[in-house]
Amino acid sequence: MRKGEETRTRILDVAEAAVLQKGFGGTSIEELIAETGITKSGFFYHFKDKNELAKALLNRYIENDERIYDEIFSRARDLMDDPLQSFLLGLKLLSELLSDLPNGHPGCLVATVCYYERLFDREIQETNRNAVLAWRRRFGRMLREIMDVYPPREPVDVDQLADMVSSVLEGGIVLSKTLKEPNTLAEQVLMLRTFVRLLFQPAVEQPLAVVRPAQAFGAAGGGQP
Amino acid sequence: MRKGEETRTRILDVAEAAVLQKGFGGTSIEELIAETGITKSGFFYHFKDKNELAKALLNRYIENDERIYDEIFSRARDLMDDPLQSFLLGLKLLSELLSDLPNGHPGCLVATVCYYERLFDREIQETNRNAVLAWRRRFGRMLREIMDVYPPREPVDVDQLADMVSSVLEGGIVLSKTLKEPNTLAEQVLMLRTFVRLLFQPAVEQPLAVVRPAQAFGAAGGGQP
DNA sequence: CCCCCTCCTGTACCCGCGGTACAGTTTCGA
DNA sequence: TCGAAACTGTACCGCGGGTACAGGAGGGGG
Repeated sequence: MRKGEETRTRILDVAEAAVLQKGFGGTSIEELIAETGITKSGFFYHFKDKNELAKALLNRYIENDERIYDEIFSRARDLMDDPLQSFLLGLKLLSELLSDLPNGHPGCLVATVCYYERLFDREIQETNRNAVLAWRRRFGRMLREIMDVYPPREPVDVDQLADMVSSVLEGGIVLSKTLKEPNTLAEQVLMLRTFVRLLFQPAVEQPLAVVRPAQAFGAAGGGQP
Repeated sequence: MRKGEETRTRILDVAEAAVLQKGFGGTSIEELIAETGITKSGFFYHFKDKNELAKALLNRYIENDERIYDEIFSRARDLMDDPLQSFLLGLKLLSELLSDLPNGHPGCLVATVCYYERLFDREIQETNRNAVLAWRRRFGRMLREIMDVYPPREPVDVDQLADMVSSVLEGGIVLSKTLKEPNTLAEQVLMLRTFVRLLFQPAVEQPLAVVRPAQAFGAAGGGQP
């Protein structure tokens, strides 16, 4: 039971690395079993076909992805009470995490699936779609909290702004990989951070450190419930 | 001579559509010859192997891509003299072009190659890299012109900002395809446009249409509002 | 008019890979 | 010690990428 899970994980590890470098169509089962040190029969014991492997691979990737965002943004939330500052810190932490990856970001499975769509069944395409929608909800939730406090300088649709986070991440990965410049991705996240700051930070030159105490003071003096 | 070019083009057309939907590894030569109505030998007369097909496909795609950007931004340049307004108009035109695509953007070959890298030779990877660098130079050139006139509200690296355009496009394509929401890509371009406007437009609340006459009036009359 | 070059078609073949089928073996916990 | 889980081994199928030629249509130039 435990042993089976371990082998399965090892196959998924090898497969994930291969698929991110060569796509699903470019990754052969034979090379996976060679690298895992398993036999073909052993492989098909765990996954009945390539589609099932893709399914497991994608689900695991998405779960892990969600876990990472949960960690980063909840840590940012702990450190900063203000929703805007917390989000900005989260983006900072994310960019640091990305620039710490030794060989750059290995690639996003969601994008890989997206560029291979026609050869997967509807279930995988739905899973992929839901992953992107989950990103939209996640970042949208945080952005709505921000907008409750800070009116944006320009009118923006919150879902579109949330999608911008995903766009910059996906696009940044493509750029980083293509250019072979691992840092480009982290820089793009920081550029997005600049956008968010610009969009929500009050028009005064100095950041919140100056503005907020005034607001808080005013509220306290004015008599809140 | 003419006939050969025509067949070659037909193969490339079929191949491009297939590759954008299924990746290189997922596209078989057999399906290409079936759809073009050519024989296997005929195919290999034009392209000695799949790598050569990819090379031709990528080069053609990049050329076409460059042509489109040339057209859009030179038209925007003709209509607007101010570099910022011209760039903003260019992004508007681009987003309109993208939202007019009947079935949404079919996908970017640069991204496809990026997610298939390991199975191509160094030449293709270099071609791909150069395409992204060309985008950086193109948008960088326009952004530099803007920065000569308008100081950005936040300090930004011009190359990173130029890359942001590519990021949002590449990421927007992935989102649009995955979500099966053709409009998402166009919206992302407009969101980027908001960022650029916010970053460079003078701190006054009203946009140029209102601000400019007032400035002109003030300069002529010698008095301040 | 014929020759040659371009642009193919047809045939035959090799091998790697996805996938199936199924029999047999190890390992390990209940 | 029994049985299920987790494999191995072997044999086989058909498709797809790719090679190797041989040959044919069609047109333009000498």
